[in-house]
Amino acid sequence: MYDYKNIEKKWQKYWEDNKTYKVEIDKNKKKFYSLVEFPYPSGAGVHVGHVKGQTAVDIFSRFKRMNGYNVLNAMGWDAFGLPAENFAIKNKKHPGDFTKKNIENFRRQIKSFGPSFDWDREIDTTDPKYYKWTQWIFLKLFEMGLAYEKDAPINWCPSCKTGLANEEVLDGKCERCESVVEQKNMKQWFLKITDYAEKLLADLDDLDWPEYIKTSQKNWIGKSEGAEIDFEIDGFSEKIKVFTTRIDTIFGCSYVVLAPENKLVLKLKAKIKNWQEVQNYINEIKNKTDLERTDLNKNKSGVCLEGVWAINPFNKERVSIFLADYVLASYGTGAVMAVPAHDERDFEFAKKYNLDIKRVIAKENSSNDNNEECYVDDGFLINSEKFSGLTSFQAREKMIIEGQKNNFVEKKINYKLRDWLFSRQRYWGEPIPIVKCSKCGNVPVPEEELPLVLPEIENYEPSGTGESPLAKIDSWVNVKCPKCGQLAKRETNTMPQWAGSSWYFLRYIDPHNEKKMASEESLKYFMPVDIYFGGAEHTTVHLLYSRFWNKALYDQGIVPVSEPYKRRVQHGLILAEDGRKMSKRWGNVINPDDVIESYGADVMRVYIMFMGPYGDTSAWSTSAINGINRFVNKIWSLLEKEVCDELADKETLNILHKTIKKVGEDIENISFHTAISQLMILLNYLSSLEKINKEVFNVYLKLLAPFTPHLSEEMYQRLNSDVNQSIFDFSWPEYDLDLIKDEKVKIAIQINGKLRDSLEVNFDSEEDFILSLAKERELVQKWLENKEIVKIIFVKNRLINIVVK
RNA sequence: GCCGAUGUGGUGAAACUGGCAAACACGCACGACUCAAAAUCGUGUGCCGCAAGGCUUGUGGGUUCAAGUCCCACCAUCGGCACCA
Repeated sequence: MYDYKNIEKKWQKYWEDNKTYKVEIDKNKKKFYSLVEFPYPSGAGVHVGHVKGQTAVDIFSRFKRMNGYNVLNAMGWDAFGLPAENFAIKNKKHPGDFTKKNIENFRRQIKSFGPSFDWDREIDTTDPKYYKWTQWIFLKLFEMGLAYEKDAPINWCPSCKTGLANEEVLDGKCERCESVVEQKNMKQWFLKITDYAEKLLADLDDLDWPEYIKTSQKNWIGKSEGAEIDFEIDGFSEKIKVFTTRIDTIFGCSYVVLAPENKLVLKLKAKIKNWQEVQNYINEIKNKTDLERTDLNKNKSGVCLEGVWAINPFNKERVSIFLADYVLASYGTGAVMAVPAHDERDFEFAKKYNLDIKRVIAKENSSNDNNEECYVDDGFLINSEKFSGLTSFQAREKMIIEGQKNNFVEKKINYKLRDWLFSRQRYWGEPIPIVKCSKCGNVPVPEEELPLVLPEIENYEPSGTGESPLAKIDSWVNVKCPKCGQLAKRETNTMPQWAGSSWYFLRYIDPHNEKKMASEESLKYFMPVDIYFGGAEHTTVHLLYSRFWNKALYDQGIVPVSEPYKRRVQHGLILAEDGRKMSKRWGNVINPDDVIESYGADVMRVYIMFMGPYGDTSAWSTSAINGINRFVNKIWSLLEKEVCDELADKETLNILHKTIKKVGEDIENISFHTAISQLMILLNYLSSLEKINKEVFNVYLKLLAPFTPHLSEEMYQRLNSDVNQSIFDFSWPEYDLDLIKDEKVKIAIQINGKLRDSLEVNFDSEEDFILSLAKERELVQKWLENKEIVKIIFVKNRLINIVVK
């Protein structure tokens, strides 16, 4: 039996002592940067999902390394975050202590399954040496005008008396106390990711990422091209600017809608006859939670501003103005033109309030269109004066040109993407390095004063005013303005958890540099990340934020590439044996420690990779892991065989070289489960042999090595007593295409496309020869009796199909 | 509602460019070893049929000598977004 307990420990110690996986810049070698998302070190310890990603990155890295690349592969901790803070509040302890303990546990667990990380490059986002540079990047963004402050509503829990991050709000309720979350206006920091919307969108095209991630990001950015149209207001100098992508429908506009928050309404107050009603409506909406507003999908509400009218600039028609909650203040201009006949929402609203429904787009190119339904697609214009008869596409172009000429239309692109809310009213995060001076405004903390260290504090409980707990430390808050020297106050909000993870891949490259975020030389050598493994939950947020930071730094000439991640691979979830998500609540969590205890790290690694396609969700199976245990022990038992130096026979070489080819290609394509099945096929073959050629044996161990590093090292040492190097110092075996060619092939004989018989012939045998052999077969003759051969289809080395009548 | 993904044995799944569907495993059955069990090893295992043979990749159609693979329509499941004008 394979003694995994001792052998795995032995090799882990060997790797650590010999710094086997240490990597330095080596310009004689091609670099390869593989990355896996670094974990948040929770109290629960490493999850099998972490094992999946980390094993994958390890297999890939070891494979690349054996192929001669200088591989950078490191691990770290995304350690700021709420669980640590909540723990601190509850236990009156510093969140850092809790975090430190968790990190130690994570490190121990990860090391116990033997990944090839260069541990000298380990990073921790809560370490001031690390977050010094998170703050430094923030200041760069501030300098670039990409970090700014503005009043914005935040999620406010009235019972916990604190602001909440979006991630802490579940179904409109506070995650901790379940009270309904309110919106509260506060001055907040934002990062202007919208400035990069176009680049973030356009550059997706060149990335080797799964199409579904690209689509998701595209949808998230949500580009839409259209126009802004000015509607004059009868009797006022103010105009209503609306945004639309369907200017072609403008002759069907029967009213204009403002978001209830739109300030314009105050200016119209004097002429609004039903002001009381309007005001009530505004208040009603203000008191609605986000939950209620978005949940009211089916029941749109609104109020008409009686006594005022907007004027459609195309036909000078007077239309009513409404306030309605189905228009979002935060998108476009906060106002829309309503075309009930050609927009579902307007249609619904118009029916409810009995408003005009004018049809201006017809499906077919004919003037009559009696359709009573709402028609939202493009078509041909009708009832649109001189534009009638045009297609929607043509009309949009012409109308925009005409509108531009007359100064009431502007071309406009809008994005769904919003600026990134960057401040949190929390303790356990990077302090935002800004001093607020009544004279100078927001002043950056001078670079030489970084890191601005998170101060020690007595009580982590939020203050209740919506401010961060840092606001309570007068000695920290009160400082002199770095610019004018007068008394000023520090910004007391901290950064969100996303900050540290938005650039950690840059720090791995040069983690101990005290003068720079990373040296130019090292960035130039190692960037970009060649392959990035991770989970599907980061499809939009983390991947988008970190692309944005990288692009901003690229524009400053700090990083050498505009896109950080060349290739992205995401893994599917591992469910519990019962098919549900693993959760403490169900008591169905698989702890990697237990798996390693009963089977060893190599079995766990291979099992997790063999569960199914890497990107698919699959359920844990105790009996299936037993099968892998058998596999690993069967490999071990090869050592009992006689090893010889006699030349291996053709059959052996054939299957061996097929395996070299397939395993290499499968790893490259992230098809680990089929690579493993090929390794099983070769094992079954080797096990059936009387004796094994030593070279063949060695090649097999190398092919196994990325998957079962401990086992392969041990067996390699035992087999080659003269070698005292790691198997990973040797190169990946090469295959010979000539040896892969089969000498004999099985040819299927089909009659009318149905399999009737088969033949074994020499490779590359010709059609005539095979046909004559086939005709002699009894099984074939039976089907050819009294039939006329119409056609012969021959595919070399595969099949012959005889078509008869 | 929109977008995306996926549908193949009892289960996880495989199948290169259209070319012998079910590789490799799990499970199950039988056998060997054992007083017995576990472990291990061996044999078998898509479905119907005694057999010849027939049927089979979510459903229905189509293209083709040949379709899991291509085209059209539909159904189901999962995931994401969700009043973005």
